[in-house]
Amino acid sequence: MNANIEGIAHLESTTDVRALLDATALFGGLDDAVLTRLLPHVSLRWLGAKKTLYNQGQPGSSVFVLIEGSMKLVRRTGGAREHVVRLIRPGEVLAETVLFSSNGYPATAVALENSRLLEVDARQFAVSLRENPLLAWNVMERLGKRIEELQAQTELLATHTAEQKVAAYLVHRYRALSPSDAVVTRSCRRSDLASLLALAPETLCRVITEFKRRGWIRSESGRIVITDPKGLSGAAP
Amino acid sequence: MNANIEGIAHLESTTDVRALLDATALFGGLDDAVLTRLLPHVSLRWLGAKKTLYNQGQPGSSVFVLIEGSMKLVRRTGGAREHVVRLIRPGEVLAETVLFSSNGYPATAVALENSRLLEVDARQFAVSLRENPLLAWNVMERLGKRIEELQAQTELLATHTAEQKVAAYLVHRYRALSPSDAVVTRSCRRSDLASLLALAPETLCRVITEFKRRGWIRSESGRIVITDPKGLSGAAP
DNA sequence: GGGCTGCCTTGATCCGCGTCAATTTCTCAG
DNA sequence: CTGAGAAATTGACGCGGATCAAGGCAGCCC
Repeated sequence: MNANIEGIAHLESTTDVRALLDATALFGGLDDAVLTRLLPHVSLRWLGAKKTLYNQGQPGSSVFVLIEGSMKLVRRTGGAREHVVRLIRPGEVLAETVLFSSNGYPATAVALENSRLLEVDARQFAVSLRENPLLAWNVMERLGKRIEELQAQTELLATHTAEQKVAAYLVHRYRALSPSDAVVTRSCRRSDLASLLALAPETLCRVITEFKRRGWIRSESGRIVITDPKGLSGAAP
Repeated sequence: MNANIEGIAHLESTTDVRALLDATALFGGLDDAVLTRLLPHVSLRWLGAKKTLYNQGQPGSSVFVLIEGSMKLVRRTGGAREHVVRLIRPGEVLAETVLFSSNGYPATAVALENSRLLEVDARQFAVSLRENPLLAWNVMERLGKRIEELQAQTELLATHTAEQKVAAYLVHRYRALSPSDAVVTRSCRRSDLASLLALAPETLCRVITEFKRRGWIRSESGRIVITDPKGLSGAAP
């Protein structure tokens, strides 16, 4: 099946890549000239589930935009223990910091399901950045958002009780993902979510069970469905 | 005494402000023309200890650079509890995100001691940013560094044992501040540091006592002096 | 100088959550 | 469909740190 996926990649034409680029928040609305210069240094990649895109510490030569699928960023800290630092959904940018840092990729990126992403050459990106103020502005906005996300994450971890952490996370997801209806799902392994919240998988499981008992959420084919956002908000700090 | 400080402010001349600007990482090395255009929108402010610079949620119209002194950023989360999210030392930038976000200041800024800072009008800053690629590049580098700091903070909070948190924090400070000699100090209230590390003040106190017993650190007029970085590193994760 | 008010420190107690272990459910290859 | 390995769940237990409470120490105003 991965062979199939690899095969499809060759069918993607340059115009498709251009359209995909233009549809991202980062590269949308740019002059045609800028896009045209950047295009030869952008490629579309398929990545099978559980495959690693890049490893922590590798010299980083590309920035990525996730088009489809989902990924996780894992950090191996000093000890043996490894830690999920971020879950990534379509439209989000990976490895932005490679543009400025010389320490290589700050984390390892692993696909949670079959995914499609744009790979942009970092060197050429940096050149375009210096030449095009609008692109630079887009990048700065992106970095600003990233900072806000990290601050939210920081607060989440500082929250001490497990129930508050989980409730806050679910509410956050709920607000971010579904202005449409009252359903929010999650597509990652439970233990990954536990790691992101700095909880033992068993503790996360117990909290989820308790929330189900209270009628705030329910399970649906491995995903979590939020049925009572108000109740959850009440448990968040 | 605050009256005195206010008085001094009036003595600062425009040339001083220009020199201070040029000495910062953010505005250093820019064309004279850019600096000249920005200068009318930059002012030097004194802030007495314990005074609030701005409040969380206020519509943010300025970005600041701390020249002298130290400050803390405090966040009032949903409940009554408030949380120190960042300690700021000279040279660092405050409220960068105001440039991009319309949510106002993300936290409240309070001076820990008498401080001096540059106040830059956000609107004019944004204009200069669009016109000057080098300045934009400086800002992006700054934001990239900020992201790395936040990731480090995230990892710190995910670390579970109190000893590891404190050791990791001290080692981090040690590496960042003193390539010169084996002494690192801290100028904030104990309870502020405890809040930053998401610990109860009592727990922080006990850990510090234990570290002193092991000969890794010692107290000196309310500050902490690191005497054995190797030992501390061993306790960090 | 004396009382006062914060803050740091130390001690005692309790509970949430991490750990270990056993069972069930899910996933996927053959 | 079936079996094997991984992940999710559930239970029992112990420890680390939050909490409550009391005592020491400095700065500050009268």
